[in-house]
Amino acid sequence: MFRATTLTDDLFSVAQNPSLLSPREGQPITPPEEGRPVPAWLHQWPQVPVRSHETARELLSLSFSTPSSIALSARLNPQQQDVVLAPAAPTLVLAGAGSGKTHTLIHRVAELVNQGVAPEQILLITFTRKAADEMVHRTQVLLNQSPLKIQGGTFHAMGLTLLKIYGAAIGLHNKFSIMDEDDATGLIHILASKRGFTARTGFPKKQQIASVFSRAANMLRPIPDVVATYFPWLEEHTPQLVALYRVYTDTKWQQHRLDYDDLLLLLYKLLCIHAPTRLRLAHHYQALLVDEYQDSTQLQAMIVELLASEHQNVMVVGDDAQAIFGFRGSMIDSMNGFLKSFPHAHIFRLEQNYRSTKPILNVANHILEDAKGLIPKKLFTSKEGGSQPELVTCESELAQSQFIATRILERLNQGVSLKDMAVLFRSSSHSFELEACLTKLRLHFVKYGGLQLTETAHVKDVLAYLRVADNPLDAGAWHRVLLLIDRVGARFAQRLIQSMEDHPHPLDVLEQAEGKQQRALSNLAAVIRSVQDETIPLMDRMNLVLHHYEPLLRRDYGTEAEHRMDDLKKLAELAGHNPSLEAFLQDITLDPNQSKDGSRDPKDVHLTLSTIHSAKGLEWKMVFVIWLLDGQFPPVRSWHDEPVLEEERRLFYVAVTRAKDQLTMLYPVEHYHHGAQQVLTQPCRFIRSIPRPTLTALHAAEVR
DNA sequence: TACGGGAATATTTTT
DNA sequence: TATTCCCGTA
Repeated sequence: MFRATTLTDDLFSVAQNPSLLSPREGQPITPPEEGRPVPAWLHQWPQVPVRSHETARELLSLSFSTPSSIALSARLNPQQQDVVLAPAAPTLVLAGAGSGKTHTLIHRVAELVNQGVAPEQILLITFTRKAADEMVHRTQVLLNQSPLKIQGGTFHAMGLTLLKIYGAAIGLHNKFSIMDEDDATGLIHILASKRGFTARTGFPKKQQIASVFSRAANMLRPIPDVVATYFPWLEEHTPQLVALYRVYTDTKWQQHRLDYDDLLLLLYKLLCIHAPTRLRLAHHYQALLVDEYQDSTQLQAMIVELLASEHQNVMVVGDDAQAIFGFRGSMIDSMNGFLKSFPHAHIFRLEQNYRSTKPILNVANHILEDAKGLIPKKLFTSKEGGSQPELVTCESELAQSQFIATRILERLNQGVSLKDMAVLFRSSSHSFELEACLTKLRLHFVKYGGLQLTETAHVKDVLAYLRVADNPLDAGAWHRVLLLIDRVGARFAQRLIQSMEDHPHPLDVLEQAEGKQQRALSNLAAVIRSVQDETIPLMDRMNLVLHHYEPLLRRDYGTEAEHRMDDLKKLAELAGHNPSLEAFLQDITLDPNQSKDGSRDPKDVHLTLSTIHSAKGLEWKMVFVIWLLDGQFPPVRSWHDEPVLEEERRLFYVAVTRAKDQLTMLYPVEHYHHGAQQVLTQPCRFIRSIPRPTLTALHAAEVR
């Protein structure tokens, strides 16, 4: 990610030395004077200042007339080589599943470096931090030099880094905290109920409001527009939603808090309204590469366009058949959108699949046959042989789990490693039963997707202590911390937070409080003060917090407490690896999955359980896809909504194309669906359209 | 004003 | 089926 790696370029020298950014290091931020002014631009969706191709000052003079040994390496097929050697101009790469996309990208980066582009002027944007780390690492290996200063990470991580450095240009404080989903919905809830917008008056619930706001930001469209198009049943509340969004925006600004969307939105606004910064950054990045472009949002696309506005050396890679994040506001048609922004873009295709055997690819191609609105393509493979994909009809969910467990044990005996197997599913809860089963058999697994460790209540509690220490204006974190105290409820907490905001030394407010809670409050203040003390090692500060929190944990969780305490110790260890409190908090909110990366060391061999969304970009020799019961996958609510159903189809396509050698699809034959009030009995409709001889049909009964 | 109990409800996927 | 929300009680 955009960790402060070895950044030598002057542009990033500030990032290396955070103390330059915060002169009052370790000191609490002084709260803003009464009514911190909210700039007018905060409420506007700016237009892109200039069409990028009109302003291109200089096209990079990369000739590639003498391709280096890297590009000529026998490990690239002709199509891949074309991509690697593509001119320094807007480029669209349509890369099918398993077509060696990553392989090609890292060769491209290596080639750019070999042709003389400074690594720190290459920006590589990927969907996850893990992917970025891996690509940077592999490029290093390829070039046989280390460490490389390539800028790589997710859009959000990039937003954070750039806003820390350049945010001042638009009046952003250089110290701010990042809100996760829960913080955001929590704040919305508070603001809404203050105004009397409660669920009882028919007002939407906080999560739905949050998704309206998020869509508006990501699509760069006004609230009324978004409500009318995507939430028509909320139209009667449009004026309130508009007002609420305004307050929400103002409050975040005043509390120095940014939600996930702000990391992108504020960067976008910065690039639009502050020309010197835009020019500086656009000039700095000589080459932009964006992976998984099919899932980018309008907002992200605009950022790319602005960052590429000087050199035009931008390459985006993606597969429209794998666009699965429409629910998050990603563009319906990102790949064609790119061609609209860059009409003269070069287009390349990678259609040879190196991952899957013919029978598996066959199934995948069948799934896409009836797909609507995709750029036509035909994947092919030379990987002959391989066993036929199976469709297993299971008598029950238990039978499904047992079948998988038995199969896994079988393969283990045949010498297949656990790390080469994965079980994929539509929604996180689909794996609960299987998890229980695997635990009984002592089969080690790690689950990706769904609720993360960092999203559990006890971890969030502990993080809240750290967050108030880091940013005493973080009202959300204060709220959480204060409510843990006996005899402190929403009202009292609110009053305390208010007076802290108005006080130059917020912690003094807690110490001066009177009443039955006096002792607890001053204890809290003492803990927070220690956590702010930069001279104490982070690990010790963590333990201080845990010590303070432990009694509360026991109070709230009873017998569960021991188990949860173990989680917290893991968290403390994780924190210990970080250079500063601020860095730790940023990392953990931006990448909640890293708590699992500890178990990613090579010695730890485990089976992977994952939602399909989280499995994007990955591959395994053996893949099981479970709960392929029509109504579960695709879910009932998608049945009568074509665009949504099409996204489900692509999701299934993603699942199937994760498999290298063996694909096993399973479904329990009967299941009562509460929402639809009917018994589901049919396999996933996308399977039903596959011709019979393509699959082997099996039956699984329960074993007692 | 805090807090627990009970009713209502919608139920995914992630940075 | 778990979460969220409302309301009555202390």
